[in-house]
Amino acid sequence: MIKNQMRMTHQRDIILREMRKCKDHPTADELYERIKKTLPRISLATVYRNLEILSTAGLIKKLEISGRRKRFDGELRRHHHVYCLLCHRVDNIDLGQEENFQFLPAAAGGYRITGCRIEFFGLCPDCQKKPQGDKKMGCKKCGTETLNDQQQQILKTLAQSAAACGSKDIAAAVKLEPKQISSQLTTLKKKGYVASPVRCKYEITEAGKSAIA
Amino acid sequence: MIKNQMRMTHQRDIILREMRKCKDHPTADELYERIKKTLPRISLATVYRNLEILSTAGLIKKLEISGRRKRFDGELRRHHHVYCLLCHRVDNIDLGQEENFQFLPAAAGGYRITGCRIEFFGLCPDCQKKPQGDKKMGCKKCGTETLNDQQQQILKTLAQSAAACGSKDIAAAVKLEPKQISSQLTTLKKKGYVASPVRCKYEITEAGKSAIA
DNA sequence: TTTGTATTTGATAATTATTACCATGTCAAT
DNA sequence: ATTGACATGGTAATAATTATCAAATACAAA
Ligand SMILES: [Mn+2]
Ligand SMILES: [Mn+2]
Ligand SMILES: [Zn+2]
Ligand SMILES: [Zn+2]
Repeated sequence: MIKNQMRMTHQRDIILREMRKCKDHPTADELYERIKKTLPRISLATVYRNLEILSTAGLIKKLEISGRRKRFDGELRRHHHVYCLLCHRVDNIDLGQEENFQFLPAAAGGYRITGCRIEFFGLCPDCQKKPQGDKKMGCKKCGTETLNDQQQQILKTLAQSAAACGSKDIAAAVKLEPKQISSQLTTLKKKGYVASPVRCKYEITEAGKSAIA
Repeated sequence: MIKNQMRMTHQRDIILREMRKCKDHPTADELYERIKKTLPRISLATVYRNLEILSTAGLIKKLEISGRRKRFDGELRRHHHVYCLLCHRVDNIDLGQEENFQFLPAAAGGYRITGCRIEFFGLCPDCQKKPQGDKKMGCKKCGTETLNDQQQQILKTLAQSAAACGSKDIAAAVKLEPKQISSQLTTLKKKGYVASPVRCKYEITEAGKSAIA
């Protein structure tokens, strides 16, 4: 007879309390690890089930952001989030005066809109310290070519100089063989990143500046 | 010697063209199905790999929203999205004058923020038509108790009446046995959703109104 | 043009995250 | 006490993505 009625079981109660207590945004299995300290025999499936049920009931919030794993939030007050592109950590964010700003899109394309979420992303304090694997790739044919280390060094040196430089000026700043430098300058000139206003003098072009931006 | 340089292979080129051409936001395997028409021998892994590489290179965008599957976007122009909570379809959305509004959070909590995303969610036109499974749950102990169908029907009837109603008035609007009605009214009164200003006359309370809201 | 090699591919295995299943257990209302 | 909806733990299954690897390819340099 009774339908869609939730019972407050011991497990569910502990899960809800834990969610209300914690100030972060745990995934199902992160929460499972915490709950096990109180209920060592609880099943991971129970945690998954209850996080789903509690969020359907509106007692917690589900954050479907930042990639693969769902995260949950015990804080019901309207607020938004930042997350880290590297470690996927999620933090609350304060939007200041915009806090209560409600977007109403001009054209909703027939959707019945029930909510809006504002998300920031970037690097968290910890991940900023990590050595950057510099994963950025480029491609000649797409006009997004990446430059090798030597080329980058040379371009950066030229970018810092107001006047056009000779090979010696560059050699003073970059630890490279003179031959390497002139060879790379030729390449860079061909690519349009460097111009030679006078013979043996080189300066960076606008294209060059954006290539190292 | 060369490092982090992307090659424009035939497969990658076709994938990029397809992404630029299509106006929706395909997942890896949705795109795989489309690409197979051009390259029947391509591997799903190649599609996954290239979507990742192309988005790292900034030639397409990765949408990490709305649950499990990643979606990709060939449109690089700054814009935002709506998605359907039911079928997870994603559409572009026009923010009107807010289009170029850049949020700068007051406190970024030490994050180096590289972007902001504004997402709307709700029900797409198709899913609005689907019969609603009414999955909402409640719980007595949390003050979010759900009501059964009969109780909801009765409450809704009362909500539409200006004056207090008798069983007959309710029976006229709701197809239920008179006994059922009075039984449910008693239950609803006990729960505080219905009041009886005069004997055999019932009206909805404020609590009752919010219970069916 | 030829060559050396970093990069990419297809095929497939492995991993990760989540959901489904099921026998058993609990609770509240008759 | 009986009934039936709701839950649980344990585990299998599914879905989505990533890793591995031998063979093929693209492309900078010679
Ligand atoms: Mn939060
Ligand atoms: Mn889009
Ligand atoms: Zn991080
Ligand atoms: Zn839909």
